[in-house]
Order: sequence, then C-alpha cells, then structure tokens
Amino acid sequence: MWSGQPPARPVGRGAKVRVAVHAATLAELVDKGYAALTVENVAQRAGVHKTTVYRRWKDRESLLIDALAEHMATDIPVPDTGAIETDLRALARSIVQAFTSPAGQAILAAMFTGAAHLPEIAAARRQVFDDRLARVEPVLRRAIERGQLPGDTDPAEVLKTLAAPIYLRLLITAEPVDETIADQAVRVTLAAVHAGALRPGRDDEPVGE
Amino acid sequence: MWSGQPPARPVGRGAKVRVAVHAATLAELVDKGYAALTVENVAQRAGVHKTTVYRRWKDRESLLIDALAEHMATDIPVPDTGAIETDLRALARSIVQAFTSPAGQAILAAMFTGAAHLPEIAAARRQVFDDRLARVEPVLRRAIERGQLPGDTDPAEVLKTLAAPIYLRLLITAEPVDETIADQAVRVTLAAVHAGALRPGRDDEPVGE
DNA sequence: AACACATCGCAACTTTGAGTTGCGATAAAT
DNA sequence: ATTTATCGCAACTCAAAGTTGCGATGTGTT
Repeated sequence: MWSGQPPARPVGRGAKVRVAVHAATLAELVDKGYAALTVENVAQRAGVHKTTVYRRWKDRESLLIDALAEHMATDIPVPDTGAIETDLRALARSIVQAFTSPAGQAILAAMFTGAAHLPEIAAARRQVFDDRLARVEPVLRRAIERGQLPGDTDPAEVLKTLAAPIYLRLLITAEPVDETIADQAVRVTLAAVHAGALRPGRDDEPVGE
Repeated sequence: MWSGQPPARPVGRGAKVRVAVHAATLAELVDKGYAALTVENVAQRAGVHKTTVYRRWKDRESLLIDALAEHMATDIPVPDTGAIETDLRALARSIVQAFTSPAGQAILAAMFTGAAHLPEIAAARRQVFDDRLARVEPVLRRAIERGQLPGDTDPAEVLKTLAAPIYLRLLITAEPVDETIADQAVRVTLAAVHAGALRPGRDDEPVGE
C-alpha cells in the first residue's frame, strides 16, 4: 500500500517518521493493547503530531496492519540438519519462541484476535502463513529425497499439522506453550506422516466406516 | 454475572427483554460484524431503548460476552457408536458444522478474533473449550475400555489434536473447511494415538536427537 | 548561501458512539 | 386498584476518530 515509488525529490524526512511511528505503534500495542491503541498516543510516543500520522496512513487500521506486516517480514531460519525430526523440531520451537515473548503475545493478539475481522488483515495473516510455508517447503522436499518421508507426502499438510496444535494453545485454550508442546507436535506430525495420513488430495481414504 | 436470584417480586418483564436483546445482539453481529456493533442498533433491533440495555449489562463487551456465552451453552451431541473412528469423525464434523454457517462465521469472528484481548472473553473462550472437553471425554474413556485405544491415552490431548487443524484453517489459513478436513483430522489423530504420541505428561519422549 | 517545495506542527474543528442521569410512563404482582 | 420495579425518553458528558487551513521547518537543488 505504501511501497510505491517515493515522491520525486524529497525522500529524506519520510523514512524517519515512518520507522518512528511503526516502532511507536508496536510499543503502544505491547503495553496498552489493541483496544487502547489511539492514534494520539502513538503520535506522541513517536514524537510526531497526530496529523502527520493521518497524512501517511489512511486510518488506524491501516497503520496497524502496515506496522505488523513490516514486523512480520523478518526472515525465519530454515533448518537443514539432515534429519527430518530435528528439522521439524527446530521449526516448531521457532513458532513457540516467536509468540511467547511479551511482544509476541501482543502482536499475536492484534494479528489473530484484535483486528482480524477486516479483510485486509485476514489477507495479511494468510499471506504470512503462505510465505513461511513456501520458505520452509524445501525442508520437507529434502527429507523426501533422503528417503526419510514417503514420496507422496504433502509438505503443506505436514507444516499445518505441525503448527496447528501450537496455535490452538496460543489462541484458544491459552495453555502455557513451551518446547514440550513443540516436541509433542513433532511426534504427532511424524506419526501422521508415517501412517500416510498427510498425502495430498486423498479424500477417499477410509476413516472407519 | 446476571445469574443471581431475580428481584423479589416482578420477574415478568426482564426475561423477555433479555432474550430479545440477546437475539438482536447476535443478529447484528452476524450481518454488521463486530466492529459495527453499536448498542443503539442492538437496542433498536430488539425494540428496546438504549438505556434499558445499559441497565442490564455493564457495557458493550459484557453484553456481547453474555450473548455469546448463552449461545455457546447449547449442548453438543456426544456420539457413542461403538467405534472410536466413527465417534471421532462425528466430533470433528460437528466442529466443522458449528462454524461454517454464516452465523457460525460471525460468532467465530467475534469469539476468537473480535474482542478476544480482554480477559473475560478469553476466560469464556477457554471455558467453552473446557466444557466441551469434559462433555466429550467419555467418548475416549469408552474407546479405551473397548480396547480400541491404548490405556494410557490422554483424552484431552486427543481432542486437542482433533480440533487443532480445524481451528487452524478457520482462524489462520482461511481455507474452506468441510468434511474432508474433519476426516483428515481423524486420520491424523488416530495415527498419533496408535503411535503413542498422545500419552499424558511424557516430556521425555525421543524426538529425534 | 539562497531558493523552492514538500512535509510537519498546531489548533480548531466535525462526527460518532460509549456511557450516564433524571423524570415521567408502563406493566406486572398483590 | 395499588404498589413497585422496570422501561422510554431526552438531554446530557466524554473520548477518540478523522479533517482542514495555515504557518513553520527541514531537505534537496542551484
């Protein structure tokens, strides 16, 4: 939305304001929460006037989405240890670590429970997940080439199976989430893979009837 | 919060207002969304004045929480077919059906993505999940007694493993959710159970190192 | 160094919805 | 028929979103 070419000549001032407001937005989000996130407070914290914020961002939601999107754009490490078990464990633990810090909690709340009803943030959320999926897919491909996973394993399904129990605890049951949970997710995922339950497009599998 | 004993004598009028406002709240939620849910609109839709709403509920959030809690209090069917596969499939499909209707979508959005940051609704959400867990636990107990599941299977873990991939798709990846997903969740869960990955409190299990 | 122009600060708005208060009207139980 | 809690109504206060016009400031150019 703001990734267009910068206005012809003066490119100097905008960048600083941009990062200052982004930082202030996330900071306010972390210690006030989404509900109490006012544009005035963000502006004041950024050392900038309210009007300036509205000149750069359409409204409050746009600002928040922009700040979250930029924060989420940090690359995640893609493990390559030579064994699928340790690779998956690293992935699961990185999810856990990303969302258990105080900042992670606040961002999670805003990202997945705060402003989620509007289509833009839903799209952003989906895109974040898709990006990570694409980035991590080689891990599964290599495991298949090594013969550690069945050849018809669906990488996307594996990663969803890995992530799902973690997000369930983060978003719904609100249990403490730690490496124990991550490791159990790995065990469940590997059991499912080796049982052939994560192959693509198999809607005709027996389920018990 | 409003389950106290009714005021001594006149108990007639309050009940009708209560259900009317509840219904109006959910109706407004469904076709306007959480963001556009105003007390005035709810009151008007319920054929009641704004002030009356504020006399019964502390604020907007309390009203919404109360309405959602009452709606969620409907009992879900507890399957008992004699086979764990069909029991689990029925459970998974009931989750899918509960949240794929238009009303279910709106309620999901409010319950898990709309007003989730405040502690009361987080508690309500957790409680709803715990309730269903308790209600459904006999299904797993019977399966263990029948010898269809290992004796040290953790019922809570089984149900979380069953529900997690469905919620992931509902809340994060926003994929279409149908019986196909439910059935795959069953396959994954059964694979995990039979591999012994869903036993209680086993933090010392090998994961690949 | 001086100019030009975009951006910023500032104050004064409008609008909207939350939540409150006092009073008169209404409906239910006795 | 009377009592009493509840409801309708209007008139508030308050906070935050979002807007506008103008003067001040900083940035890149000549």
